[in-house]
Amino acid sequence: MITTSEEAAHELLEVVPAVMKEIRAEMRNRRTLDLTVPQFRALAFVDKNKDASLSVVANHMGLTLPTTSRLIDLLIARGFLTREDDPSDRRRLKLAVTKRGLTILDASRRGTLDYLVNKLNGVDAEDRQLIVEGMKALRLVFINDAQIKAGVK
Amino acid sequence: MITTSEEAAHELLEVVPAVMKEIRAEMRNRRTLDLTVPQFRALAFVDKNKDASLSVVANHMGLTLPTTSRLIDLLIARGFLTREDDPSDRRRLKLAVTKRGLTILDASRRGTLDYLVNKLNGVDAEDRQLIVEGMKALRLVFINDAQIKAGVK
DNA sequence: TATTGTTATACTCTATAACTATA
DNA sequence: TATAGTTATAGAGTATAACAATA
Repeated sequence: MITTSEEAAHELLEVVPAVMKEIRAEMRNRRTLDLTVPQFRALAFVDKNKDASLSVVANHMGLTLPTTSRLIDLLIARGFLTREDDPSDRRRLKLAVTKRGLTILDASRRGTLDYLVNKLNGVDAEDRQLIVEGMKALRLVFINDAQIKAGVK
Repeated sequence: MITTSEEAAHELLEVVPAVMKEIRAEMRNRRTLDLTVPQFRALAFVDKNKDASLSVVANHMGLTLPTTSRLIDLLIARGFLTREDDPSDRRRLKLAVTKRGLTILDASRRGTLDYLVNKLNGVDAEDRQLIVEGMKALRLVFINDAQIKAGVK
């Protein structure tokens, strides 16, 4: 069986937004501890990249600097991140996740994962396997690529 | 090899948002003809479901009625949809895609597909196959399910 | 001059609450 | 009373343009 790029593109365009919609809704619905998807991604990124600058976060997330600045403002206002000056280059700042930020990041991650795990439990082991393999293949296109671009730039 | 739901959930939570980000950015960047992702989805849905009511669209998209009402307002203001009264129940309305709406829907779909096709051309046929199979497995969880829920309700 | 970041402004997405009209 | 839809209001995500501070 030959799978064309055209067919794969159609599948992506139909399925990915539907899955995303559920992830987003799930995060939004856990009201008190909620993080939006962009907030979650930013927090997770800073957690893995201690002392990241704003530009680095913006670049990773594919957002402009003003958008990222606002996003980070909110996370700081809620006490999930701290912002410090970078002494080596005073134009820059250094972001870090607070203890409270880490707590909510873990809770959010765990809540969303539990939701997905629950849905996936209703699936054949075989289909689950296909999902994981599909995601790994997508990584090569959409995640490694983004990192390479970021690095090159 | 055993794939746990936990592993599959992790993959989804990491990969799906990254792919979605690119689809979203791609649609946003084709400025003049642009449709946002929700606009695109709504237009595509009405295209396939002629005379859909607002509630049906809202239900399909997992949005509230006010949100959907606004979304549809914009599409009507831009001349992509029409809204008519439903004579059989005057609380209801009937939505339809205009010629202009169909044109932009096709252009948007084609533009985004071309972008994805281009990215996917850089992938092994084997990985492409895995992507398609993964998407088909996801459909069972995230798309059929939504339709069943919609139908039952 | 170029880079890092912020502020101002504007539009879309999204929700809840309060409302109107119809069934 | 219940359902379909709109309007009012508010907060988040996103962009571009204009700006300040530093390199």
